Amino acid sequence: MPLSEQQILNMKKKRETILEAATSLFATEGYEATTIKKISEAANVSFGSVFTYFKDKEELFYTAVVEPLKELSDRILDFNPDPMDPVAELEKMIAVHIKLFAGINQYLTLVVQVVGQHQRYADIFEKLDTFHDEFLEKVSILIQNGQKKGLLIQQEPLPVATLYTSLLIGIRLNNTDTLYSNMLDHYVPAALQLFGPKNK
Amino acid sequence: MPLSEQQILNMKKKRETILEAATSLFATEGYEATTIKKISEAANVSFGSVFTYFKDKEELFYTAVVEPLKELSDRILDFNPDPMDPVAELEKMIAVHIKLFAGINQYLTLVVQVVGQHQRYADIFEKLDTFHDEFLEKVSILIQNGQKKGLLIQQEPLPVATLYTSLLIGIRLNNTDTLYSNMLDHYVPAALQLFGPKNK
DNA sequence: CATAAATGATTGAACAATCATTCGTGAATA
DNA sequence: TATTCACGAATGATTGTTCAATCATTTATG
Repeated sequence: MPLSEQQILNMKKKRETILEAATSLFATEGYEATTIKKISEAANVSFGSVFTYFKDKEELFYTAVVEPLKELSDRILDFNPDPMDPVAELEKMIAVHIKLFAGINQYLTLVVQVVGQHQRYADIFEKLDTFHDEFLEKVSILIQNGQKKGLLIQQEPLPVATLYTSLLIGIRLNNTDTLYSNMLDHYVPAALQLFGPKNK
Repeated sequence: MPLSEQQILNMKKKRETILEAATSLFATEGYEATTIKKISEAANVSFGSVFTYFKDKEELFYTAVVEPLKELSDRILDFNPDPMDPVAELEKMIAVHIKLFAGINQYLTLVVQVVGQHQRYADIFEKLDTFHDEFLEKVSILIQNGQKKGLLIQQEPLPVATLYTSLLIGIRLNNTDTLYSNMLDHYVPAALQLFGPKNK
C-alpha cells in the first residue's frame, strides 16, 4: 500500500517542476495575474495536480519564496567577519554577492514583490526580514573590524551595511536586461568604496 | 451648455481624489488586487464615476505612475553637473535625493512594481527607463568633473552612477517602517563614499 | 424672471468573463 | 483488492466593463 521509492521520486520531481513554473510566472506576471491554469500548463501537469502538491495558491507562493531562502542565506552569509585582511575579505564578499544576485534575478523579483507589499505578504516578509537583520549584523561586524585595524575610515557601521544591502537589491531593479554581466567587474571596486577603504 | 469653472474645478478635485485613492491602493495591495470598487469606496465616489475620469483600470495605473514623474524628475535632476566644488555638490545632491525618496515611499512602491515586472508594464517602464538614463548620464558627468579636478578617485563613472541609483531605489526596500528618517543623516556621508572622495 | 431644452456628469444594476477551489471518477501501483 | 495520485468538469464568488436611466447645471427663449 505505501508508495514505492520510484513513485516518491517522481512526485518530488513533479513538485519541483510545478514550483519552478510557478516561480517563473509569479516573477514575470505577479501573484494575482498568475493563474493555476497557467502554472499547470507551464509545468505540463494537469490542473488538479497542482492542488495535490500545494494546498492552495498562497502556499505555492510562500514556498516559492521561502524554500530557496535557506540555501541562499548560507551562501550570502559565507564570509569571515573577523579576517586577517578585512578589505580583501570585503572585496571577495562583494564579488560573491554581486555574482550571486546576478544569477537569481527571477527569485529577486519575488523578493521585491514581497518587500514592496510587506503588509500583504506579512508572514513571508518576516522570514526575509529576519535573514536581512542577520545579514546586516554580520556585515556590520566586518566593517567594525576593518575600522579597528585602521583599514576603513570611521563611519557608523550599520548605515553602511544597510546601504550595501540596499545597493545589492537595487541592482536587480536597475539591470533588467541580461547584458549586465559585462559590468559586474566594474561594480565590485565601486561598491567597495562604500565601505571607505583607506589605501589609495 | 459648457461646464462652469466651478464645475470644472470640482471635477479636477474629484479626479485627483480618485487618483490618490488608487495610488494608495495600488501601492499597498498591488495592481490586480486593487478593484475599482475598492477605489471608489476609498475615494468616496460612486462606482461608475471612476470610469468617467479614467478609461479603464490600466489607464488609472498608468496615470498614477507617469503623471507624478514630470515634477519628480525635475527635482531629482536639480543639481549642477559642473560645479566649482564637485564633492560639495555631490553631498548636497545625495541629501536632496535621500530626503526626497524618503517622502515618496508609496510612489516608489509603484515604481518597484513596474520595474520588477517591466514586461507587463512595458509602456510605463519605458517612461521610467528614459528618465533613468537621463539621470545616470547627468550623475556620470558630475563624477567625471570631480575626477578631472582630482577630488574623486579614478573609477568608471557609469557603474558608479548605476550603483548610486540602485542604492536610492534599494533604500526604499530596506526601510519599510517610518522610523528611518532617524538614519537619513548617517546615510548621506556613507553614500558619498561610493563616489570615492579623496579628502580624508 | 421663469421656464424649457440641452448638455454631460452620476449612478449602480446587469453582463460576460475569469478565477480558486472542490470533488467525484478513473487509473495505476503495491 | 486497497490505497493514493491524476484529472478536469462543476461550483460559487469576484471582477472589469457597459449602459440605460437619473440628476444637476447652464443656456436659450418667452
